[in-house]
Formats: sequence, structure tokens, C-alpha cells
Amino acid sequence: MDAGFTIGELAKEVGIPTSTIRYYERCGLVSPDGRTTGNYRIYGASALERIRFIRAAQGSGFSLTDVAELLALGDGTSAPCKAVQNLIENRLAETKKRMEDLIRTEAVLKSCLKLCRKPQGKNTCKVLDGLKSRSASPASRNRRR
Amino acid sequence: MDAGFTIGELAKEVGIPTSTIRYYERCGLVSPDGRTTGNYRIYGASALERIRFIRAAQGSGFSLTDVAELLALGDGTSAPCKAVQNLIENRLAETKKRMEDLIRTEAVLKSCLKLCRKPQGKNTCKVLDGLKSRSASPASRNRRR
DNA sequence: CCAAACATTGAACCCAGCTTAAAGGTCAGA
DNA sequence: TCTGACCTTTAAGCTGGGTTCAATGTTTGG
Repeated sequence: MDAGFTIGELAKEVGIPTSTIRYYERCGLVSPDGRTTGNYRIYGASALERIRFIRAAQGSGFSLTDVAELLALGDGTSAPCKAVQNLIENRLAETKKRMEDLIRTEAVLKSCLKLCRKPQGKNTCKVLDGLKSRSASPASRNRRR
Repeated sequence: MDAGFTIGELAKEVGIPTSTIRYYERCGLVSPDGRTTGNYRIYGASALERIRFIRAAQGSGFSLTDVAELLALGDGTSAPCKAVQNLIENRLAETKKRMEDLIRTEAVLKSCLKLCRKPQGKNTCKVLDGLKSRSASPASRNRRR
């Protein structure tokens, strides 16, 4: 009667490999409620929730390090909100930066594609030419000092 | 008179460490035009351009593997445009996917922040609670088969 | 009772794009 | 000539989030 999950059952339940659960354990994110006589890990419903929490937080853009902090805060006794807020704000700033990078990248690629669509001579490629000309910087032109 | 660059001069010119240039060489992206009697690498202006090309392409979101292809196409004799276009389109698709991920992430984080700003009880945190409740899936509820 | 399907461990490996270390060789200026 | 700034090589290390391997133990169904 409801002796808990083995690692394989837990893995199936969450939809991740057992190796990942053991990895999370190495990272200190989750640990089994106990062991069977044969040394198998046993997990209860709370471990299931914990792992789902981890995946949800990861899906929200938190690193495993962040998740560990979140879990510690959630376990903790003191009001966690300020710390959580900091984590979120850091993560949000990083997200913004990555987004800006991507937007720039996308613009460059799209303008490249436009170049591609214009008919050209046989052995030329305006994209490659463009990358080449952008390589030519107006910086110092000295050779040997 | 203008015997070319040493690796250090080249590195300074492009603004990257010498180790990175040697790394690019290991990857087959660039090689010195020759060596001095003392076995120092010597580069000409074309190597400078090539490395600037590499950085420009990287900055446009291409991986070093992509860059190698681009360089090969640029060196090549046949019309490269179709291949370049494929590379760009693949990269663009990936960029789009990553952007969507980021947008979702940002939305989640922002809604978390909103929760944070609402005053609450001492030992509660709506963000943590939210992550927890999203952990509770409606999936199968069987314990032991 | 035996084989299949699970579980255990530690350690090594993967990806990209570098960086760093160790141990030595070369070269320019004082 | 010597010092110190350069250069050479091979090899290993780093980051994060896992995966894979090998050798071995356990549990379960037939």
C-alpha cells in the first residue's frame, strides 16, 4: 500500500530520465525519502512535487543554481520575498540582454537574406561580400612598429 | 618593410587574445601565411580580414562551424549563394525559436514580479507558491502498478 | 530457479568556445 | 650579455546541464 516511488517510477511520472534525477540529487536539489532494504531510492509525493517545481522553475528561465536558492527559500522559515524578488530581477535583466542580442542577430540575418534574393553574377555572393566589407575596419593601419 | 604581423600584433589589431587565434587555427579557420626563422607565425593582411570576417559572422549569430562553411564557400569557385541562404535560414529559424523561449520566460518572470509587489503575510511568497501549484499536474495518479 | 528488467555506484564523457598552465625558444633594447 | 617581452608546443581546464559507461546488486514474473 503506497510505499512510494522508485526512481524509475518517479522519472516516468515527471517525464525525465533517471540519470537526471540522480544528477539533481548530486546538485543537492532533491533527495529520496529513504531507501529500501535493497538500497533502492524511495520517493514520496513531496519529491514528485519538488522535481516538478524544479522543472517549472527551469522552464521559467532559472538556472539550477537559482532553483536551489528558490527551494532553500521555500523551505526556509523567514520571509523569502525580498530574495526571490532579487533572483527574478537578475534573471529578467539577463533575459533582456539576451533578447537584445537576438534581435540584433535577427536583423542582420534578415538583411542578409534580402541580399540573397537579389539575382547576381555566377560566382559572387553579396552576403559574403558584406561580411567581408564589414571586416574592414577604419582602425589603425600600421604594420610593424 | 612590411613583413606582416606576428600573432600578437594581429591579436591587438582585432582585439582578441592570441590564444583565440591559435584556437581558430586548430579549428581550421585561419592559418599563418608563413613562419619566421624562429618559427613565429607571420600573417598578412588577408589573415587580418579573415579573422575580422570570423568575428563579424559570429556576431551575426553564426557558429564557428557555420563560419567555416561560409569561409569555404567564399574561397570556393562555384556559386555559393544557395548554400549561404540555407545557412542563414537555419540560423534564423533557431534565432526565432530562442526568441520565443525568451519571450515566454520574460512573461513568466514579470508576472512573478507583480506577485512579489503585492503585500503578503510574513512567511509566504506567492512566487514560490505559484511555482509549486504549477508543479501539480493533472497527470496519472497511480502509485505502485 | 532463472532471466529480464529494474536498481546501485563512481567516473568519464558530451557540447562550444575558448583560457590557462607548463616548459621551453626567440628577439629587441640597454 | 642579459633581461624581459614576446613567441612556441601540448595538454588540460572551464562552464552547465546533463548522459553514458562499466561493473555489480535487486526484484519480479513465469
